Amino acid sequence: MIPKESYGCGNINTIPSFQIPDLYEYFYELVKQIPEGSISTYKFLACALGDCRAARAVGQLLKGNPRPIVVPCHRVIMSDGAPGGYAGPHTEKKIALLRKEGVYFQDGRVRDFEGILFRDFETTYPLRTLREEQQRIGQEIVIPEEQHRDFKTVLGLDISYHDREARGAGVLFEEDEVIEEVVVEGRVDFPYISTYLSYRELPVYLRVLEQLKQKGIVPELVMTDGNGILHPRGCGIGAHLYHLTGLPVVGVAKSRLCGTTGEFREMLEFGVDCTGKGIAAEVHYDGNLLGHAFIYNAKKVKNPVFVSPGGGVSFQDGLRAVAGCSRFRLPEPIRAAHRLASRWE
DNA sequence: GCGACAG
DNA sequence: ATCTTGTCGC
Repeated sequence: MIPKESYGCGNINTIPSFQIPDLYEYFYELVKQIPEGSISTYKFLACALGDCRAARAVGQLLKGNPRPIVVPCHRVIMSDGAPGGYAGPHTEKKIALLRKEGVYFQDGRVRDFEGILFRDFETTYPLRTLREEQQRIGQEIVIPEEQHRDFKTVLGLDISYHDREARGAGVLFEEDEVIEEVVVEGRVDFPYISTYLSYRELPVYLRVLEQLKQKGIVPELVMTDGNGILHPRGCGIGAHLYHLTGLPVVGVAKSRLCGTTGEFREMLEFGVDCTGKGIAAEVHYDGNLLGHAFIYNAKKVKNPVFVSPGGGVSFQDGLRAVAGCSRFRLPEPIRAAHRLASRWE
């Protein structure tokens, strides 16, 4: 792993986890291994990627197959033998293609399912490798005790997409003023897979930070659109970013990835001095406090955001920073980054 | 009926 | 995230 002091200085391809081959292409090569006359399932492909729970992501990847037939996505069916979808409503087309290959359906299920099921994928299980890396990083992160720290400059990060084309944005706030904006564009080589978000978006974020560094700017606090340590392996995108850069990071997610939320209380009762700014509830996972569900204005807003430190900042200081720069449901730096990233031309 | 998983 | 009509609620 690159040293913390040199964030953004090196080629991201020198980071071990980013040497993983283009996962889109890797996946399509897996699909090409299914021989004519055989079928496989979304779940077996997910297992071949290295995470059996990523079956949904497999469905999304097949949906985006750029080379139908060449990449025989029609040979991928559901675990119960049902055909599953094909190019939208064209399940009939899928059935016809399979019939031509000698695969037949009976009562809506593939006949001799077990007999023609292909499961011997040649694979290195890339997601397993990444999961192990996340586990390692998550274990290393220690969240400091409250320091009553105020952050003069806060950087909001976000990305928008057109398929694999990404537009990443960083907006730096000082007090309530925008003092710097950075945009980077590029192509991502990792799909969205829940719990692996950082492998898709971190390369873009690192380029934003590098741009800022070249301008002599180092933010005091970074806010990511996604969790900090509130993650099954303690390694959400904010935590991973902290690990790579050493910058204080607080993660803000719009929906719950994991954990259970307790009772909402006035923030003052948490010892977080944000009277009138909102309410919060602890989020626990595996018996550990990993973050807070936070509602900025309970009168107006119903859904909480999920705030968790990535590292370099305490739970309370991170929460207070988010509350302090919130005017609507999401903190202003993230809203601004979201708007900037969405401005394609 | 289970599980329901950031962007 | 992105694609998007009609619907719900302050």
